[in-house]
Amino acid sequence: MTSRRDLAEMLHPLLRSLVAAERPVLAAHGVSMWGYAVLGALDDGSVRTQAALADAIGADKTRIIGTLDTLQAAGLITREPDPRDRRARILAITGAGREIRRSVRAEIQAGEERLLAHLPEADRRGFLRALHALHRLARQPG
Amino acid sequence: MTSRRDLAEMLHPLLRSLVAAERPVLAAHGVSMWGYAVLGALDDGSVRTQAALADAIGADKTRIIGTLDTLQAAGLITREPDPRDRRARILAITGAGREIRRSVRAEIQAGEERLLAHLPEADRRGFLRALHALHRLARQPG
DNA sequence: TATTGTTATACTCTATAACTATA
DNA sequence: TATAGTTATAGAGTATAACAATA
Repeated sequence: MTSRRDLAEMLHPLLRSLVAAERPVLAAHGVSMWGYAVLGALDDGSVRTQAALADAIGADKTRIIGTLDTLQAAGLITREPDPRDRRARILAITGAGREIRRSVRAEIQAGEERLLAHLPEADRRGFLRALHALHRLARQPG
Repeated sequence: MTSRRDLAEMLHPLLRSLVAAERPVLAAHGVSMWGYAVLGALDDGSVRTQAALADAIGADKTRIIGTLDTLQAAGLITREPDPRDRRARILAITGAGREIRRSVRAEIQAGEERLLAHLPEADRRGFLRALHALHRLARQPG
């Protein structure tokens, strides 16, 4: 019988504080939270269509449209019709988009490292390993 | 230069999946998520007034009122005027409230343990230790 | 004048359904 | 008929401001 706090009870304020720390960084580079998520998925990944992108970042397909409009207008992504299926649109990150993504990411992770520096090295490593594993598990159905 | 994912990027879907797992448990016992948080704070803690309660669970004072109404109507908490300061109301959990809180908590943590069982023992322990520490840090101003 | 609890209002986010153009 | 993207609408959740009672 454990007498610890519930995981969600601890994760919720932690996530809130991380998001609050990200906000000024994102604002300084002129991208929204979802915009940053989109740039990350396009920079890292094999995602090419909007439906696949929405699924990759855990968003509804209807919700990312405004974000894509903004990113495209700012020249951070391209969105071209797929010649092989003219219903679909092929997304790609531009050089400028990649640049912004890398700057934002570096600043965000630098802030995270300052937070993680409070932990003993062993716990810090275990935490990151466990988090990667749980993240993979949580994204599976079931 | 780390090449890991952002913390928030991993924490967000994990929290979502934990919350989704809690939902049917809470529904089966007839309490809302915020109701469960309130019962937890009152059962554990030294919180007595509504303002202190709101602060303890990270909610706005205007947001918990409907929750308190529901809990009181269900006989899970009491809410009496403070004779020493008639503006304030003294909150307390009832026996029935404590009973429900313990059942829900046991079920939620049992589900969490099933998830954590996927991790190597050392990472699991480091994860929980780190999470407790980060939770405390995140609740501090700064 | 400040504070506790309350109510009312507005704003943001998200989910759902319906539409278009292609297939 | 089914699918990719889009638009419109409604709902939930949240924040802000204003209020009554008490200090």
